[in-house]
Parts: sequence; structure tokens; C-alpha cells
Amino acid sequence: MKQYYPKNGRVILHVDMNSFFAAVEMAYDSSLKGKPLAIAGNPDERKGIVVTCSYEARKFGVKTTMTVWEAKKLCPQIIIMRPNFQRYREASTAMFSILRQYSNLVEPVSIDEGYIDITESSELGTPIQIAEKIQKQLVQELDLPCSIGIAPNKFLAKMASDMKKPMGITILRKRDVPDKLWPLPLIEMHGIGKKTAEKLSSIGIRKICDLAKADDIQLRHLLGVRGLQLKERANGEDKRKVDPDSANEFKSVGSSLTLPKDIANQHELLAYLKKLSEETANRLKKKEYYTTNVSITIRYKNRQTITRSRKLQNPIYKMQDIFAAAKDLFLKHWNGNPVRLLGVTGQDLVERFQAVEQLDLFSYEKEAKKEPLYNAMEMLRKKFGKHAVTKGVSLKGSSHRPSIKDDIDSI
DNA sequence: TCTGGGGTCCTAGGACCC
DNA sequence: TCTGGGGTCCTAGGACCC
Repeated sequence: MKQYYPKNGRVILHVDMNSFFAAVEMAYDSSLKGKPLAIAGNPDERKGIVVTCSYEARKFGVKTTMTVWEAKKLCPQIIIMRPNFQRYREASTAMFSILRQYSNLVEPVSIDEGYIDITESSELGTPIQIAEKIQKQLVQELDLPCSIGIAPNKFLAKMASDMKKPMGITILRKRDVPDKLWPLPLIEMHGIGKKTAEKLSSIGIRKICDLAKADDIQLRHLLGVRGLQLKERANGEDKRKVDPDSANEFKSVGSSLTLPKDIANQHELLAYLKKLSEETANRLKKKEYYTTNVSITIRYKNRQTITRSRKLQNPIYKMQDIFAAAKDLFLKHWNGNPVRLLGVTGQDLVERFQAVEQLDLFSYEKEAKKEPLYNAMEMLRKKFGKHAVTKGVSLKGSSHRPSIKDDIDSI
């Protein structure tokens, strides 16, 4: 049994739930089982797209991101449901708690997939036995199917889980790479999308084996450092660790909406912007984050999309503050044309307890503002270290901070 | 009858400081 | 008076993923 757990290697599983949203609905209502089912974000046939569909629907050619009307054309008897995110989150939580029975090192990647480092789990069986147990348990306890990849690193595990669906278990060892990975077209590789595949195709790189043997200088020129990283992956190398904490560390939180129709009326648009600010504020609150950068997205009728952002002097979390910043950006950058989509996002997040420290600094700073500047900075450095002064707050802007709070205008 | 909503990471240029 | 170059921050946009 020992040979499955090499001394210098790792054993990583990638668990990928099969057509997750549709499967959860089927587990919830067994009368849906065996039927073509699609989950679509918007019931409106014109803009609604398929988020997930059952394997029965896939037989008709229905695919993710297809519009609802296209799906209905291919499969007239298809059942369309709106997503029940609460239901999916609960199923996801239950799924990950099962995975954690097999190792502490579980890294959720999204609602329906994650990595498990089972290098230290040899007492539970061979990697294949563990994968089989997990698969069986997920079906027995949650009635949910999955595919599992087994490999010495995350990239290969991810590629492996994709190779057999649904309910597959695939091993991809380093020595399997030339036979199993290299023949695949580049677009199948995790991390390579349409644009990158096109770029690489222009220099004759079309399969993963071409990338594995590609010239470093040429790759760097074409794709920057990312190109070299992709080449490593194509050779089956990936040193990224399975990090159980990564899912808790948010970089941004936002909310966006494709409007029911294209809108050019400023008051209507501001009303939507306010709603989106509220949603963003609620989500920040739930996650216990403050934001120090507000960004807006405007997509016009012709799908041209711009993002505009503003770094703030102090962390904010209230809907009114977020809306004021978003409104300001919007009025400054909207060109007056009909808008298709609006979004509001908080970036450069700080955890609440850190944000409170920073807010304290601001009040402290106000008190100290009549003091010579170097003096105030000295005091802050003494209290919080250099990092807090240079990274967290800017003394320079304190005397004329944008009066966001005063800028609120009811609409 | 076209194409959602949630994210992450990377790059590049300009401003500014030393 | 003229000169270089490195480092960091901010902003905008692109590509990718589920």
C-alpha cells in the first residue's frame, strides 16, 4: 500500500460535482430524475441562459451558456427552473463536510468543486479506495453524483476529474502525461481559453504536447510569465498547495445586473445603481468585510463594457457610502447611451476588525491634525508600525478627503 | 430572438517619490 | 542645470473559470 504514497510526492484529489444545480433539484424532487432539466438564471427567453443542465438535456445538445430559447428549440420538452441558491449552498456545505472527513486539507474552489490533499490519509486506504468511498458517500447521503481526479498535483487532478463524467474516477500520474494529457487539444486545458488558444495556434501550438515542448522565449513573448507557467502545467508540473483558507479570503465582493431592457434614463439607472450598492453592502456585511475601493461596471447596448474605480481614503461598508461613490463614478463616466448592464463592486477589502482599527486611526488623525505632520506619523508608527501608516491610511489626503457621506442625493 | 453573474489573476501605463 | 533609474500606488482592461 505504501507505494501509493511516495515519500516526496503528494496525492491530491479533485472532486467535481456533476451538473450540480440540476442534480440538487433532482435530489430534492425525484420526479425530475431522468428528465431533461435546465437551470436558467433568467426565465425571460430572450436573455435567459442555461447555467446547468442534466445529462438527459445534454443528449439533445443543450449546453451551459446557451440561451433558453435555443435550448427549447433543441429540446421542446425541456424543464426550465430558476436557481435556488440557498438550496445549492446547503448541499455544498454538506458536500464539503463529507470531504473533510477524509483530510483536513480541503480547499473549496467553487460551490461544486474542491481539492483534497490526502497525502497523510493513507490509513483510510489507497487513493482509489478513498475516492470510491467519497463517491459512494456523496450518493448515499446526498444523492449527488461526482467525478474525481487522482494525481500528484492540483492541475493534473483537475484535468483527470474532467476525463470521465459522470461518476468517473480517473488517475493521472506523472508518467501518464504523454499518453493521456498531451494528445488533447489546447482548449481542453484548464487555464487556456479561446483567446489564448488562438494566440498559440498562430505559432503552430495546437495540442498540449506542442505547448509542453514550446520555446520559452517565444512563449514569454506571446503570453508573458503566464506562458511559462502554462508550459510547466503542460508538462504535468504544478507546485500550488491545497490551501483550506483560500476560500475565506475574499478579494472583491460585488453585484451586477443585466437590466430588463436597455435604459438611458438617468433616474432609472441611478435607482438600479442604488439597489446594486445595497446588495453589495449586504454581502460585505455578511462576510464581515469593509471595502477601500469602489468600482462600477457599465455595459452598453452594443456590449462595450467599461469599469471605473476609485480608491478611497477610508474603509466603508454602509450602503449610502458605497452608493455615493458609485453614483459619483457613474455620473462622471456614463456617456449617456442606453445601458444594458450595471455593476457595483467593492475591491481591496479589509476584514472588519482591521477596518475598525483603521477608522480609529482616522479619528486619531483628526485630533492630531493640528500637530506637525511628521509628529502624527511618528505617533501612528509607534502605535501600529510602518505598515499601518503606508498601507492602511494616507495622511496626505486626510485634510481634504472626498466628502462621500455628504454627497448623498435622494433619487 | 444571442450571449448571466459571481469571482481571480495579470499587465501596462502614468504619477509620484527618492 | 541636466541627468538616470528604481520602486510603489493607482487605474483600466483583458483573459479565464464555474
